[in-house]
Amino acid sequence: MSEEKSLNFLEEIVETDLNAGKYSSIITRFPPEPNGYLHIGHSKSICLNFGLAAKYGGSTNLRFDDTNPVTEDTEYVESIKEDIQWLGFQWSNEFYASDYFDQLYAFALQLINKGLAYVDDSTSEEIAALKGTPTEPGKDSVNRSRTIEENLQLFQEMKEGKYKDGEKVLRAKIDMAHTNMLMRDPIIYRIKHAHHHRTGDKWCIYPMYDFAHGQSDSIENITHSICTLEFIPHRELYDWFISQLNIFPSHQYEFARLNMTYTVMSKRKLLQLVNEGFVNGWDDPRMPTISGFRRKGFTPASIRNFCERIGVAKRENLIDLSLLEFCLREDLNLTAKRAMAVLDPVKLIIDNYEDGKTEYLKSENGPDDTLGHREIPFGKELWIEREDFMEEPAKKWFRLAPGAMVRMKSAYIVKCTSFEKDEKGEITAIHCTYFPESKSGQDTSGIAVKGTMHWVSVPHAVKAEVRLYDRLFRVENPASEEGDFKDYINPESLVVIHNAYVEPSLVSATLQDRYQFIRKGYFCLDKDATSNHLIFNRTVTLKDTWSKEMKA
RNA sequence: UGGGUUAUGGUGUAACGGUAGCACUACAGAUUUUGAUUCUGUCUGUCUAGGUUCGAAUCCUGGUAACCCAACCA
Repeated sequence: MSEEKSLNFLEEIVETDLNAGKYSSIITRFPPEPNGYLHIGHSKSICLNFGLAAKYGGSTNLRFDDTNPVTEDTEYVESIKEDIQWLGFQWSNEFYASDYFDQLYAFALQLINKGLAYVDDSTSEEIAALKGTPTEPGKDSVNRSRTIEENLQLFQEMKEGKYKDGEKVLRAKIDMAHTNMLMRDPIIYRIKHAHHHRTGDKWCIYPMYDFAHGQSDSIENITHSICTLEFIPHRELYDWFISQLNIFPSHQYEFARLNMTYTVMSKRKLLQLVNEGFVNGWDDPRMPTISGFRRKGFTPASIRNFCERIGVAKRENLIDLSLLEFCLREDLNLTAKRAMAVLDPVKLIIDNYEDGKTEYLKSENGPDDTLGHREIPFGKELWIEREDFMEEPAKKWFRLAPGAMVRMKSAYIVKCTSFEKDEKGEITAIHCTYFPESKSGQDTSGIAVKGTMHWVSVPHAVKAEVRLYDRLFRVENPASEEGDFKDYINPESLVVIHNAYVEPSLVSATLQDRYQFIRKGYFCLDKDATSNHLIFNRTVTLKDTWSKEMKA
């Protein structure tokens, strides 16, 4: 009984090609422009490109699409490489479109010699004016009929730096009346007297995306060049260059990009969030960047699994954030170490427990035995969560209330006897008695309680800062709302708690550790933490059916 | 008054002319020393109107809706 998992449309294309003997093996590529940080949408593309090659025994190149020197920088190159590796992928080759500038220049010469490219002196406004509109054809530029010799001469001069930015461009000679706007004599080279992060000042003319991408794919023998839907109109041009140049026929296939609820994905919008101070940098844990998710405590496996589950197709989509959170919790539940931390402390005093006594109690580190156990100190005074006590309990309340009994996790059952309030009506202490025979693991008390609570021993507690992150936006699709998307930012996307108490074992937490603070969620150490100032980020909350019930 | 792409439960994604399935979400129940986890169950779907066919989500025709295309960005 072999249950065939159905293939996605890209896998079908690859299998068809392989079965037909079109290729002996496949090569894909991930082609970011090094002008920004990678986000969760890129991870879909990364998983697709690397995943496809891995599944069919092929290879994947990392190629930086660095054809626009004014927006690109090595800082981005480094962060992109780090993010891909963190996700768990390794490229076969690290290439740059700029590696091919000489070859691309030679391709341009070939086109000119074939009478298929010309130098245009028109301004960008003039070019736009003659371009026509989607419903009206364009008109030929007066420079369209220049001779091959003249074009060769002029293009040479462009390369030599004889002209200023914008003075001249090289255009492909195709069809100014084409229904595809991109085929109306697209610009293929422009003049930019700018320093390139890799080629320095060698060039002052740079190829446009359309003249670089397909040919770069071809140079690398990329068999399947996959990209997002908005490039569909470019495919015709992509194929035209490959055909005219008679080079290796790479093929472009398009899929729908990832969109996710409660966030934005466009580079422009993310840049605004950073530049206008709505978040603290590209790796702010509220950002949908890979570095943001990393800092927030996400695991690479959870993101890969998410990309696997969302599938791939050609229709627009808006993926529910809860699926990502599900994948995260699924992973963290099995791997995160359990610990106890009290975020909003109030003191619990066990009146019949011996003064000054400390007992070390055994507590499990994980959902099963694989993560082992640890010993945690217990005593007369404990910090507990303020929200775990109700003076007048709600119905179906299984936590602490006057006269109520609960189990302190891994310790004893206690019964609330009284509580103290200050003049403002705030609870300042809760008094209990404990049942010595109810000790965890050796309970002979016969008492059954519904609630179990986490706690931290007062004299052993370690103070910590805890950063509670929530979704960045209040609405599912901020990009589609009226007005400025920034008006929909969730004002409580970050709540900082300065005086939380955590169990002493947490002083040795490292940046790699993942914790479940029992009953509170998953947390990790933040990179801002120091040895005497612990800072934990909330990665994600636990599922919480109780608070839902309370609201209802 | 152009061209291109896409329409399947709330959200994603399968079914390739032959029983509309899976996951997430939501809801209900069981178990639980985390109101977590785990387990069980429930709700909800083929854009629309015709046509072809024994049989249509799938093929055909006409509508409708959404998205993309007029950067010397990628």
